[in-house]
Amino acid sequence: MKIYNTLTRRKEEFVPIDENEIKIYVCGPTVYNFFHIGNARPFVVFDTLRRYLEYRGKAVKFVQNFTDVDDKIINKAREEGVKAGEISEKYIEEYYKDAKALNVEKASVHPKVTENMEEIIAFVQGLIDKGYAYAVDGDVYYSTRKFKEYGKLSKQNIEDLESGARIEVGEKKQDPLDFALWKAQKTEEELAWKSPWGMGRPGWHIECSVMSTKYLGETIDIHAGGQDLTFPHHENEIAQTEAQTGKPFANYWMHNGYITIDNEKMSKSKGNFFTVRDILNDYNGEVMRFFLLSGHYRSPINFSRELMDQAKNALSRMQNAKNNLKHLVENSVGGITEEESKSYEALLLYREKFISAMEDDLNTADAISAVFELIKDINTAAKDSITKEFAEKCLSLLDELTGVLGLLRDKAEDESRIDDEIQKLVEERQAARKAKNFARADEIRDILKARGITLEDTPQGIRIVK
RNA sequence: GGCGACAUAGCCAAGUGGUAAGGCAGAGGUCUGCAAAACCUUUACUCCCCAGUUCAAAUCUGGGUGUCGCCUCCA
Repeated sequence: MKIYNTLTRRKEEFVPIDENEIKIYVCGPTVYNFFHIGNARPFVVFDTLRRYLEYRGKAVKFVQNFTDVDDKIINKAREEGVKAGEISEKYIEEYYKDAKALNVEKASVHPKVTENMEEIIAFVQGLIDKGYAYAVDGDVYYSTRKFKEYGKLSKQNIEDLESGARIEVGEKKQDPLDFALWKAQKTEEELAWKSPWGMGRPGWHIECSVMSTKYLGETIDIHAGGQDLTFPHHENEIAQTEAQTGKPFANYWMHNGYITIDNEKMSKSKGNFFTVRDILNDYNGEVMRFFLLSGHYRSPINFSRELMDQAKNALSRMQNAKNNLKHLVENSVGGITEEESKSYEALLLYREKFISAMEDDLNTADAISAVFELIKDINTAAKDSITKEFAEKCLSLLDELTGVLGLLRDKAEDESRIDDEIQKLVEERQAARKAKNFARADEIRDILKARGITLEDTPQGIRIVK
C-alpha cells in the first residue's frame, strides 16, 4: 500500500515495522463537547484505514486518546458548576454514541490523560534530565532550539517560526519558541496533580508523546490526525519523543484535509461548526460517513445540506442494491449456472479495482466508484431471474467491499422485523390488487409509507423496505 | 513575511504523459394497474488563463489569476 507521508511530502510504499501488528496512533478529541464534523473526518478516515488493513489480513493496534485535562474542560465545568471530571466523563460517553452512529469502531485502547499522569511526569522529568527541558516556578518548558531537527515535519525554518512566536503574559519561557510541558496550578479550584515541580497539569503536546510510546512503543508505524495538528502539535510531539528515545517517533505521518462550511474554515472561534449530533437529527450516520469518504481524505471538503442530500441519494442507490439482492436471496432457488459463474468472474474485477484504489493512499473516492460499477453490473444481471446461489455470491461480494468502507451495515433485528399488523395489510393489499381494486391497494401503500415502510412490487414478489 | 493545498460538466468527484471513471441532479425511453426500484439513451470537442517541453499534456516546466489552510486553542 502507498501512503502519503507528510514527513517526506510524497507517497511512499508502506512498510510496517512488524508485519504482524501495525501500530497506529490517532489524536483523539478533547472531551468538553459533542464532537463536530471536523473531528469526525479523521475518526472516519483512519477507521477506514484500519478496516482496510484488517481486510488485507493485518493485525492493527489502534490507539486513540481522550484529552480529558484541558482549559476548555475546566472552563465548561466552571460554567456548569460541576467538576471537570463530570464533563469529561459525560462527553466520552457521548463520543462513543456518535462514533457508533458513524460506524467508527472502538480503538484497541482509548487512553485518557488522567490515567497516565505518572508516565507523563516521568517523561517530563526525563526531558529535564537530558537537558531538553527546564523548570521555572512550577512550569516546565521544552527548549525547542535544543532539538536540531525541529521543523522537519512542518518544513518550517526555525528562524521563520521565531518571528511568529511570542511569549504570553505570565509565561516564563527562555525563548519564544519554547512550549509548555507542565503548567503550574494557578488557582485552588484548577485540576492539578502533584509533581516534582509542584502542583500542576500537563501541557497538551506531551500527552500524545506519552500515550503513544506507552501503548505502542518508541517507534510506531503511523501517526495521524487533522492537517492543522501538523504544526505545532505533531512537530512538538516529535521533538519531545525523539529527544527522549533517540529513535524516530513515527515512520509515517498522515494528515486529513479540512472540512469547510460555505468555503470557510469551520472553527470554534467563528462559531460556524456543527456537531455530529446536530447532523444526526437530519441524516443517519452512514450518510455522514459516505459523505466523508466520497472525496480523497487529503482534499478539503465543503459541507452543505445540498451535498449531504447528494450523499444521501447516492448511498440509497447502494442500499437499494443490497436490499434487492437480499430479496433475491430469499426468493430465488437453485445453484449457480455456468453462465452466472462467468458473470461472477467478471464482477470480481471490481474487487481488484477497489483494492488498487485503496492501495493508492486510501483513495476511497475511487474505491466507491468501483462499488458503483459493481452495483450496476449486479443490477443488470439481476434484471433476469437469477439463482439463489448467484444472488448470495453477489450479496457477499457487495457486503465485503462496503464493509471495508464501513457502509451498509445490517440493521438490528428488532428494527427490521415486520409485525403481524403490517403483514396483514400487505396481504390485504395483495388481495385488493388481484381483485383490481387499485384504489384500496394504493391506500394501503400510502398508510404504510406514512409509517416509514415502502412496498415495491417485483417479479419475485413484494419487497418491504423500511 | 515563511510553509502548504487546491482549481475537471448544473453540483460532488476520480484520473499525474496516450486522447475525460463514478455519483447526484435534469431530459427522453423500457418495465409496471399506477408507483418504486432497476435498465437503456442523453448531459465536458475538453480539464482556471498564458507560454513552453513532447509525436502526444487535464497530467510535466515556467509565468499569471483565483480560492483555501497552517505559522495562535482548534481535526
